[in-house]
Amino acid sequence: MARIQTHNNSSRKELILSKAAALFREKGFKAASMRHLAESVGVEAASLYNHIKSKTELLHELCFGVANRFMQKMDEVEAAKIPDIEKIEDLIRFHIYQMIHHYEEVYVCDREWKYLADPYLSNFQNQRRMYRKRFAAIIESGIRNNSIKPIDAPTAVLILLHAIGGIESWHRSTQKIDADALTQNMVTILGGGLKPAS
Amino acid sequence: MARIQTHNNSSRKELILSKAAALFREKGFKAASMRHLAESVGVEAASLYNHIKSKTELLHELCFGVANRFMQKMDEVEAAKIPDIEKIEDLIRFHIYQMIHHYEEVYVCDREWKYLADPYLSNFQNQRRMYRKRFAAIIESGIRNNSIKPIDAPTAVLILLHAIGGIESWHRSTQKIDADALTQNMVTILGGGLKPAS
DNA sequence: CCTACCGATCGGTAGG
DNA sequence: CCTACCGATCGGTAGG
Repeated sequence: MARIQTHNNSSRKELILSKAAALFREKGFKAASMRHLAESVGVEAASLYNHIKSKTELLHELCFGVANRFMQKMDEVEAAKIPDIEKIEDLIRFHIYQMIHHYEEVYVCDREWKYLADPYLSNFQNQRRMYRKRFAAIIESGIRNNSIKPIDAPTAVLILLHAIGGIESWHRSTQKIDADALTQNMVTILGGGLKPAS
Repeated sequence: MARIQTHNNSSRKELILSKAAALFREKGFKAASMRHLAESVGVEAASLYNHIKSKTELLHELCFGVANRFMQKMDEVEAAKIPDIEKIEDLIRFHIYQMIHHYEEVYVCDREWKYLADPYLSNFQNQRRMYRKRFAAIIESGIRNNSIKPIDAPTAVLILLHAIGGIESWHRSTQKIDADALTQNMVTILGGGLKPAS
């Protein structure tokens, strides 16, 4: 019954999670095998199951870890007493920051969530739908008070979120401009497309 | 040696390709099995191999079919005698059109190309890199003659291409605005972000 | 933490 | 076009 431990359980699990994020991002969830994961952690495949319940559990934890962070940020932004256009820029900057500094998990959450099993899958899809609705509501509010161009808000949300997801290509690029310049460029391009011509 | 044929070979192969596109899009390349594909075509798995060489061959043909269409369009746009900003809007409209009318293949080409085997993989990556360079060159030309905001052109390309990829979410959405309205909204938002404030 | 191993499923082939 | 089947690999468990 006793476990041999070189580190405490939680750091071991965190190591597994971070290696899983990198592996799922690189190979895709289905193509990434538990044997590959074990190798990158430095143990045999069977040993992983002393720390985790299943391969899908790793995906749950990665996806909901990321989703929860975005939901929390949305709560803060909604409560803030700032103009709508600033709320949107704030969200854009947050997305970019997350994409740059938590690249692997955010990418996995973005592209591999469809492999979640079903109580989690529906839950995740609902959260995602809610997030987009709340984002669109901010844009619509901005349209009503003439600080944003009259456009279809749900379409604008799709564009914004996917455009930011494009940082993925930047992240792996060899000749990349620095993160601050990237952020500024994106806010200019995306924000500039929303403000009415002055 | 004789083959039993209810239709001619090429239509049979096209059927397989189109079913494969739908399946790879829905499940992902690795998670989609040849047995699933066979079922959706209406034959046994082994029978598929009278028409195709391998699972990866299907991916090659889908990816390069799409890539070639985009390359051809780029040739035309480059040769056209129209202002840079119109070239960009033309490309944006083409991307949107392709995404709407050839959704499954374009999506697979976009998201599943990493499972290509290696002579094809490198080839594909090169084509993709070239395409983006040529797109960025048009933007840079527009910046030089002051018809486009001074931004980082490669970043702008990333944003544009990924933003359009976001139509994926629109495509599966239940309450979607119509295709023309979507296109107009996207051109407004994306184009508006590029033009200098007047 | 490891060795040994299970049943399921995979892409693909042989042969007709 | 099908039946039958192959070797490889998968996620996961038993038992220590």
